[in-house]
Amino acid sequence: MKLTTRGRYAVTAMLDLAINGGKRPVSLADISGRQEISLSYLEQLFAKLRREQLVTSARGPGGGYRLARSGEEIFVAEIIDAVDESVDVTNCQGKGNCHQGETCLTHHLWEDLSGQIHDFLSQISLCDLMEGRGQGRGHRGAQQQSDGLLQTLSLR
Amino acid sequence: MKLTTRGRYAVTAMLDLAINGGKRPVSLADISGRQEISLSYLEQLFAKLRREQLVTSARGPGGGYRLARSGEEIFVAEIIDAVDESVDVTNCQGKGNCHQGETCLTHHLWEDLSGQIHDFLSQISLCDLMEGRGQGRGHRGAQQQSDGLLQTLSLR
DNA sequence: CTAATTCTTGACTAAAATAGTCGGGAATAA
DNA sequence: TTATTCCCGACTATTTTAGTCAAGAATTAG
Repeated sequence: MKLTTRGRYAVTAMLDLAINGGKRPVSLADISGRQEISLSYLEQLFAKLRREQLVTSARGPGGGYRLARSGEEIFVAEIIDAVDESVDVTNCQGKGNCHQGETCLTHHLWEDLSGQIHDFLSQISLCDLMEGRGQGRGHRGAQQQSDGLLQTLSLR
Repeated sequence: MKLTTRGRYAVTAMLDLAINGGKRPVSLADISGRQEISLSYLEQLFAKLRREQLVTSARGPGGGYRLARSGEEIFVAEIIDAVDESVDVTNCQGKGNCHQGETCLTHHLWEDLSGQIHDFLSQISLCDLMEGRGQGRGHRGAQQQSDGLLQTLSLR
């Protein structure tokens, strides 16, 4: 799992689609204008989103993109996976070239964490994000989990 | 919040430190050997980790780095924040140049999600990662949260 | 004291990823 | 039939990542 500006652009664009997509499809030009992302860059991103069947397209005047499913059924992890093809994390995959075991161990631990982040983002749908709008930080699940151990830290 | 290979290197190195750091400090040369990260790159990362007081250093023969606190008290989010200075996400910070409101809205939604990921990683300590070792994916909190809505998706 | 070790710092470089550009299409609705 | 919109590939600039190099300071072991 990686989390870069590219993934942010994709999620932002999909959010825009979820918010502004009613009956009519939404053109990339519109999204480009609202979100200040270059049109050609959006084209690249949406090519991938379409390949992964997260959006459907319609050409011609009045055309554009639609969410392929409802906002409840599209999860952040899917969007990021679609545009951010994952590199493999381990540099010793089955080749047995890390004799001491330590390398494998920490790699595995990282993979584990990475999987957890993925699971986490697999639970947050576009609708979840939109519903939480305004009061910030509000989801079933994510909410009660965050409310636990945080008083000692005061990060951010 | 960003999540790149650089952050992964930092977490990996800190994990190595947590695992291999007993009484004596651990030298970067050791970590470099075990984790296959270049020594000079580690030096850059640890300069930042030290500035953020996540590790302490000792020079001279037998010197190296130690965790500044116990593994229970060092959280993944801190490590990533330390090495990955966060860029600001919004392109209209108070400048009022997004008249339509849409831009602000989706930016805000992304910020919200980003905050949630941050909160999530603020709950996972180095020790948590080490304890979960072997059986994969095992944490209080993260566990029961993942067990909820996932049957419909089957990602990964 | 001396020498080897290790961190510390800064400047520099190579490679990769990111973000964006350009130009030419194909489909389609008005 | 024309304007609109997606579609696609090649290309480029910028930024980030990862790594190199060199000089130096602190400290421990001998």
